[in-house]
Formats: sequence, C-alpha cells, structure tokens
Amino acid sequence: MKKRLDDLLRATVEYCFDAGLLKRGPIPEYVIEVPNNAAHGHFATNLAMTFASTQRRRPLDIASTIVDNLKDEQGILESTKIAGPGFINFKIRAREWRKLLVQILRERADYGRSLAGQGEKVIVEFVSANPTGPLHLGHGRGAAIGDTLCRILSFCGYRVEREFYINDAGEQIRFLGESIYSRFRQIRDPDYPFPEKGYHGDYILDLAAAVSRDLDLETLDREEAITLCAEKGKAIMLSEIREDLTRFRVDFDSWYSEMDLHNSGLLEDTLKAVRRASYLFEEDGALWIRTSEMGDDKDRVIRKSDGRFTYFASDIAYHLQKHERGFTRAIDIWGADHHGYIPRIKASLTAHGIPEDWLSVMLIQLVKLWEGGEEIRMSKRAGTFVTLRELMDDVGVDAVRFVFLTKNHESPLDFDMDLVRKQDSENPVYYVQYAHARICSIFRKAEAEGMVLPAEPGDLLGGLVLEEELDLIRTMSLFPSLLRDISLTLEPHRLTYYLTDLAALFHRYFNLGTKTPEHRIITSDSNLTQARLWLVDGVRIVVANGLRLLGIGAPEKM
RNA sequence: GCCCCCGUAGCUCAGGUGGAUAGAGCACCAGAUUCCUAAUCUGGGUGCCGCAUGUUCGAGUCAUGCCGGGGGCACCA
Repeated sequence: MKKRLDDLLRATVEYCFDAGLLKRGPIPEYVIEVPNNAAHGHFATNLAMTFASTQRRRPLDIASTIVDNLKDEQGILESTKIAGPGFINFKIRAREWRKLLVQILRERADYGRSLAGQGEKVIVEFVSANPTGPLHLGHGRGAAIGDTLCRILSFCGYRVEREFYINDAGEQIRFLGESIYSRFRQIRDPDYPFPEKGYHGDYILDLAAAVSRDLDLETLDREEAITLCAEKGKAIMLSEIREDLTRFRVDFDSWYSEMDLHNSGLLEDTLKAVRRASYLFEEDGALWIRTSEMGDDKDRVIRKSDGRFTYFASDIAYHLQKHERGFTRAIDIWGADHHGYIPRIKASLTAHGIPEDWLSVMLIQLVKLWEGGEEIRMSKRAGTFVTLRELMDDVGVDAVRFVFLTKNHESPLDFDMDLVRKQDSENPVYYVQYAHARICSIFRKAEAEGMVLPAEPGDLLGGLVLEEELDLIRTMSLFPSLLRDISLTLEPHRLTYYLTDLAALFHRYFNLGTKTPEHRIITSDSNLTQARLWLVDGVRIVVANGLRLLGIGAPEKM
C-alpha cells in the first residue's frame, strides 16, 4: 500500500513538473509513514516539507499544489488533508484494505515472504560456544536471536548459511582435559591437585565418569591421559551442545572446526597472504600484524614467541575463509565482552581488500537471571550457572525463545523466572499464542454450527466495516515491511513486539462481542459471519507466520 | 587512561534509519463472564526522554562534551 501511495505521489510530482506547477529538479528524499496518531490518517508524508528548500516556497503552498493535482487513477484515496507544518495525510478506502486481506488469505504461509535479499549469500555465525562446558543462558540468547534472524533473512530472499565455529584447538581444551583427569584421580586420591584454570562445574565429574568407562586412565601416563580426556571430553560436550540446540530448535548448516583450519594448512596459507600484503613484522621473537594502520588502536600478535599461534590468527584465517567461500556478506553474533575484537578483525580484513561493511557484528549483552526478586549470580569457572537445558526443562522452549527476543540485543536482559513460568496473559508468549488458539477455537465452534467457508472470499469481505476490523487488516499489512526492516537493521526483537500488538488488537476485537452481541464473530447473519471468519483467519495466518519465524509453536488449543 | 553498551512513567522496557499531542506491560484502584476459552477485556495517570551545547523547518532519535551504571583492555581464550 505504501508502495502504491509512493507511485501515486511520484506521478503527481512529475505531472506538476510538466505543468510548470513545480520547478523541475530532483525529488528530495522523503518518507511515507503510518502516523502514531490515528487522527492523522492511515499514512502521512513529509514530501512537501522536504521540497521546501529546493523549491524556495512554503511547505504549505507546495502541499496544496500536490494535493490539488493528485494522480489517483485507481481511486484508492478516501481523503487527503494538509496538516501541521506541511504534512499530507491520507486515508485509504476500506475497499483497498479488504483487498489486502484477500492477498493474505491467498498467500497464507508465504505471506510476508519477499525477494528483498535478491538471493544474496550471507553467512551467519552464532553461538560458537567453546566445547568445554554446557550451553548457558548467554548462549541461549545468542542462539534465539541468531536463529530467528536467519529465519527472517531466508524469508526475505537471502541465501543464508548458519555456521557454528568450534573453538577446539586452544588452551581451553587442554584445561578441560586437565580438569577431567584431575577429577578422575580425585576418586582415589581426594588431595590430587585441581588445575588453577580448570572448570569447576559438576558436569566435569560426569565427563570423568564417562571417559574412564571407555578408557583405562589408570594405566596411561599423565600427559597421554590428559590429551585423551581433552579429546573425549570435547566430543561429549560437543554432542551435548548439538542436542541442546536441536531441542532449542536451532539447526546449523555447518560446524566449522578451528582444528581443521590448522590441520588443513589454511592458517599457514593465510599467513602467507598477509605477509605478501606486507602487514607482518617480527618483534621480540613474536609475529605481529600491523592492524593499527587500518583503524585498530594497536598492532596485534599473531604468533607468540613460544611459536604458538594466538586465537586471533585463526580468527583472521577463518574470516578470510568465509569470504573465499563466496559469501557477499557475513554476520557474526558475539557476546558483548568480545567487542574489543571488532576493530582488529575488520582491520585484518581491510588489509586484504575486503570492504569494511562486508562483516556486521552483532553484540549480545548479558543475561541476568532473577528468581524470587533476587539475582542468581553465575560464573562458568566457579561452576555456578544455569544451563540452557535446565531453563528449557523449567519453562519450556517457546517461552525461553520469546523472552530472549523481547529486548534489543544491545540491552542487558533480565530474565524473570517467576514471570516466564506463569502460564497466563502476563506472560507475553502465552498472550500471542492464545490469540492463535482462540481463533482456532472460533473455527471449531463455527464448524460445529455447520458453517463452511467458500474457497475464496469473493465479495463477502464487504461486510467488514468496523474500524476495529480495518485496523486489524492495516496492522497485518505492515508485516512484510516489518520483516524487510528487520533484515536491514538486524533487529529481530521487533517481531515479538509486533505480534504482541497484533494479538492485543485481536483480543480487543473479540471482546467487542462480549458487550455488543452483533459484533461477535459468529452471528446470526451468515454472510457477515463468513466475512469475519475470513478476517480472523488472516490474523491467524500472520500470527502463525510470525511465531514460525520466532521458532515458536502456534497451538490450536491451549 | 582508552573502547563498547545503557540511561525514556514507581518497576521492566519499546520507540518503525529525524516528524505532529513520546508508548506498552507490570504494579495500583474500580468494573465486566446467561457469551465464539475470564489463559480475556474496559476505564482511571503519570514523564526536565541523565545534563549541556550544536546540526535544521523539526531531535527521545544525529554530533560533541560532561554525569551516572554495566562490560572490556594482555605474547589470555
């Protein structure tokens, strides 16, 4: 609808140019928006105001010139008003809104889908948890945001690859092995020392038990045993991580191992490439990359003086790999504590001639858990943390995913266990899901009363005349552009707000019937009943599509 | 010291790439069910949008500085 209005306005301006009513020149950037005040109509544009400076005329004059010459060939406008400092406010005929409902009913599960992304190849890397422990809340938030974003991007016509980067080559894995081994030895010898940088969580005990079942740790020498513990432990953790993610409805297309990066020689190749670009230098026995010339605040070490590579080296190689794999765009979702890495990664990409905006990094802020009015403090090292698995057991996948998307990812999130456990309208996820269930219930009732909807709504929708009914359609019509906006701004949380709004509109509409029986959806007038059933079917479609993009179920009964 | 994020109603937070009179939920009070699910709804009121300059027709939104809170700085991962 916005597009049609835009075409109409441009045609009008062209006409005014031809007729000499406006000085010919470039049309300035302007917006068409849905005003937050309903009295300002369905759409408003600031066109006349942005025109003012180049036309050297008062915005109000320009507005009336435009309004007097509107090229509304198809008669979509019901009224046009000039208001305030020079806004033009439009109302669209009800007939046009009803046509949009027809479109929703036709497209069904595809409603909202678009080709906006033009098949652009995007790689989204998220979660990427170290396989040294179970997934915790922070990973869950990243997983929910990343997965929903991917679903939306795909729906908007991008070719999306979801990737999990496995940090399986560094010191941390060694500490994991030492921790497991130490716990094993402590079974016999409680005084056996535990590594200072080890992992204290109880899950290490389980790992020790599992590893020692398969291997005779007793007979191996310490080094050998630790290496094996590390390998086995890593494999077990990784498979648990996969299980948790599957249960959380997050599927990855690829799992990229840092170890492979080393073994396949890609790391060495990368270094050669960097060297060719002459951004490397040696100092104090270490190998450095001159990222400071590309916007980083200092140079960074790539290979330490002990001969081992830093993680940064793998990160550079990994990102160059992404680029070589043909992705025209990359999105990384990291914990906010990694923000310091952005400049150096971008700098090293720049050194290879990769444009700065090829990579977008989304930083996910902290999750704090609250229960009984108190914060539950968490620390992975100390082993006091709530895992994603425990959270799923406690409150369910739907609620967890929804809550993780109720805030901008750049804001810290307070996760209130008491609220999320509630299964009533205070819990936003139930509020939205219930809208869907309620509509299904209405349909069951209609069927029980022998109501059958024809295949196409035809002219029946003319019965939809209430402001509340047209409001619902208008809100539904925003869905496709909302998804496009989300894919551009990378702000998937906006979808939960939209669905909550739509659900509220629907519940309010439904409740009209409790006061005024003739506003009930199922009435004695069969034509009107059918029209209203089509309307709420539209709502059901949009809610279901939205929930699907959030990875949340749309129940038919609650 | 440098970098990132946050600061909007009593609380938790939205605020659609700068628009008109800044919103929602919770909390609080009062009400609604012979009815398609009361897992719902209706009504009642709040704001120096942290402060200050600037950019412009117009700023919660952009820029700069400051204040307050959180996080991060490594030849750690």
